[in-house]
Amino acid sequence: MEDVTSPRRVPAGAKAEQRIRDILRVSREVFAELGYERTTTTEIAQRLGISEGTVFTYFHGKRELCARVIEDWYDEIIGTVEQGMPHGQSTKVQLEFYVRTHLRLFLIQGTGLCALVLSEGRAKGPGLGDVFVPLQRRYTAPLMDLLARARDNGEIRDDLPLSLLRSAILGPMEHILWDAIARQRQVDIEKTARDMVALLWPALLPVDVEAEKLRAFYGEVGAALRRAGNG
Amino acid sequence: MEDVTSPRRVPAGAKAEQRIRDILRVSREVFAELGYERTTTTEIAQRLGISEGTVFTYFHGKRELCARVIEDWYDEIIGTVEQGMPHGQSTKVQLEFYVRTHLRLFLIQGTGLCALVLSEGRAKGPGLGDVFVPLQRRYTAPLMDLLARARDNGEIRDDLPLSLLRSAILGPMEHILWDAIARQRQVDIEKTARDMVALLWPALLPVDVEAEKLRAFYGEVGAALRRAGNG
Amino acid sequence: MEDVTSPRRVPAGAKAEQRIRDILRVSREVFAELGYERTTTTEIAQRLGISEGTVFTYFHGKRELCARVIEDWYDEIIGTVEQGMPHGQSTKVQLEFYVRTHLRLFLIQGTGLCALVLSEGRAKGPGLGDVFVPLQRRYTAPLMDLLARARDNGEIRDDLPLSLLRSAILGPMEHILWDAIARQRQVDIEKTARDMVALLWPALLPVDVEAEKLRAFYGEVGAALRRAGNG
Amino acid sequence: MEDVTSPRRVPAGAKAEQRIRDILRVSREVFAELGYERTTTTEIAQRLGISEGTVFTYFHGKRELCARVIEDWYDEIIGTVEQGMPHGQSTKVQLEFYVRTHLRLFLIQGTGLCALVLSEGRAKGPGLGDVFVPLQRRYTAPLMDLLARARDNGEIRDDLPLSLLRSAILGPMEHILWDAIARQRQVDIEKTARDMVALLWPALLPVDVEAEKLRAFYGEVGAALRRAGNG
DNA sequence: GATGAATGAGATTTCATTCAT
DNA sequence: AATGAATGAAATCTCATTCAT
Repeated sequence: MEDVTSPRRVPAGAKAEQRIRDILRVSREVFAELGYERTTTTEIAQRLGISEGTVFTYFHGKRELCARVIEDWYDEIIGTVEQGMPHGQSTKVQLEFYVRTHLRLFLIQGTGLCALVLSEGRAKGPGLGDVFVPLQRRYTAPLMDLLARARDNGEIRDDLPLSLLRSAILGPMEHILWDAIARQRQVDIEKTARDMVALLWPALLPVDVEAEKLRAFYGEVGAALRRAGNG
Repeated sequence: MEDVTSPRRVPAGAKAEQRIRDILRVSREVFAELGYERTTTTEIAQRLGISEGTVFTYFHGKRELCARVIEDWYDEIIGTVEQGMPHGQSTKVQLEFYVRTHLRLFLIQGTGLCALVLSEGRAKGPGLGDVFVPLQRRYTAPLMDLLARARDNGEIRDDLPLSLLRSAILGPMEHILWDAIARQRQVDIEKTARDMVALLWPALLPVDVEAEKLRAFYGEVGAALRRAGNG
Repeated sequence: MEDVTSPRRVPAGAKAEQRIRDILRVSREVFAELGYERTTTTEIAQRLGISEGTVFTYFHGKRELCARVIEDWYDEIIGTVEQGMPHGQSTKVQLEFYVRTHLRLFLIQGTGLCALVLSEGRAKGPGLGDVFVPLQRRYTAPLMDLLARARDNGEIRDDLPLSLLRSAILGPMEHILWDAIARQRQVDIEKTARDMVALLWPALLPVDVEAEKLRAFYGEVGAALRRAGNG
Repeated sequence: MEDVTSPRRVPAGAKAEQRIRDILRVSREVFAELGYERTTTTEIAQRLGISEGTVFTYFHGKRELCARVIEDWYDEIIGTVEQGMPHGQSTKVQLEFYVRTHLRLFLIQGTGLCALVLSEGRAKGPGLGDVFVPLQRRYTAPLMDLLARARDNGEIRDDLPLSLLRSAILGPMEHILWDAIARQRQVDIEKTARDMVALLWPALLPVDVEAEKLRAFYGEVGAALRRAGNG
């Protein structure tokens, strides 16, 4: 969509790299706080104590800067998950690790950046959308791998598409975080991670068809009786 | 301190109401597509084939217009759910109705408006935030009621906070929709709703502790054997 | 400057005249309160309980309306002064009448309209300026006549231009009123009129040259002695 | 509630100060010519040959700019008067200096700015009003001091409030200037200043009661005889 | 390489005026 | 004759981006 090759020469060298890191760090803060449109290059430069022009010496513009901020953030998450994942342990433990790690990473600047991705990713026109799709894929890859292996092993159900299972794990996480931010409440990450896996684990297990039918029958009967009792 | 002059009155009457509906319809489209900041009153007016001034004849400003768009959207969802909910039937059927209805309503312009709510609700400053909190509450009320009744009846588990169960239902829905938009794929609403409830239902059921332990034991043993086999 | 002949047919008849009077009355209020630019046709129409369009049925536009408001106001003042002036009595009494009447008329809506005249009269371009010069002349005519007669009679000094005497009478009045408004204080019109004439009367009298010289000599001597005493 | 982002800083330095002076100089011209509302930032920028944005680089908005223009103007007047006042000389000479200086300063752009102060100072709403009151006080202070000292010395009358004397001096000046502008005539400042003091000086002197009565008696008799002669 | 003042495109908003009903 | 919705011109103000120093 956009001209990616730059007519501008970006400085190189150790000092330049430090500059870039600084700009990215502060930009992430500001974008997370204010969103894309409300963020101004002035604000970023002021927080860094540098001039506005300098930002444009290292980045082609606000959009590119924002794209880099999001890429770096994804890279961090992906790196942390890939590196720490306890591959030797049980699927449930790995899942708990995944959930806990995500909750932790998101809670710092996550919702701000998450909202950023949501609103900017959607934008029509020459936007950031193109940047996100591959990132999204890489970002969910560890979870998809984990689920795929577990399904192949028969540990979890195979009667539903994996993408649905993935949504059933990532969705609640985002929802909880969003809720926490909206209500401005603290979240006990350890407990929430444990609870969430406790909740979802039964959903992931293979369906024991006969047991399920029996259970459903009992459930229906019980409910019918109660309704009859109430009526 | 205050303005001494009265503001111009907003037209009333059948034709005016039609106008308002038109403006709201188109504004919803544009806000959903572009988000709050990128939406311009110029764009809205152009799509309607009217002049910019006319928009301001009916709404006091962009913020008010956006607030109305979101309120109306919530009202639609809430109304549809409250009206159609099959109260007489089983919890699972009611849940399926809830999920199906939401997927359907969201899919039209949902994610755009959802992202709008997410990014604008978070915004610092005198914003739309105040509009959202009560709407969010009304919006989740039917689901919370359903879950609360089911828990009191012993139909679903009571070892976890209801808010977690709620997140486990709403979260995946949003995630699925978001994914569908990002990948620009069609969603089979009926099937997805059925699948999602099939997936989540076991998660909601009361934990049959002994059975659970046994199942866990079998699971662990099986996994260990498989790992031994693979290694 | 402007096209005075109207392409629009202004309604005639008793009812129409009442309309015009109503519009002028309310417009005067609003212009006096808010000044020309801050006054809106909407506000005028709303205070009258009529539609905006109706104002334009009777007046070509805001400028014409404002010009008429000012003309009418001047006419009132001029009429009141001309009618009530006690021609038979002494110059001093006539002057007191003039001052008292002006203070009274100005205090009601005067400063507002006065500021209006000041700021709009000055405006370059096709403005109201042309309307004001003849009005200003008519407005000061009674005072100029009074002063001219008194000068011819030898009652007041003839060593200074009449225009200066006129300024010495009208100027303080406006200043007092302006001050009263700025500080939001009540003005005792009777007392202020008496005081002002008491103050200015000696200034208007013919200079008794010898007495004046003597008085100046005494004054200088006294001041010199006092300065010497203070030093 | 508040804005989270810092505003852009206003440039400082020698060149910036020159810019500010230029903008203020031209703004003073335009505000004086057109008044507050009719003045546009576009016009100011065009006369300076700079872009509109630049004006806003140095001033936060039109209101602030206008406030600065008026403050500076007052400061100039006050400074010139305070600095040049011949304190050692007689009250009459000091008064002449005061009048002459004011006429000179006002004649340049005075009436325009005066009308500006008059119409904007009156304005309801969060306006410039607050800026004016202290300025007005400082502006009249030298005159009030002069009058107070002279009254304490017995040089001028003490039977009327000082504020009335002040109005009797400032009022005519403004009136003369206003008249001069309206008729677009030149004013001989030296002569006008001398004439005005010559006119007003008798008004300020203490009333010699007996002489006054006698003079009044003669005046009345003379007038009566003349009227009789004319009739 | 850093600066930061200048720019200019564009956004929201107001309101006198018109004209079909 | 009255209405009042629609208009569109204009005004203030913001900010990403450039470029001379």
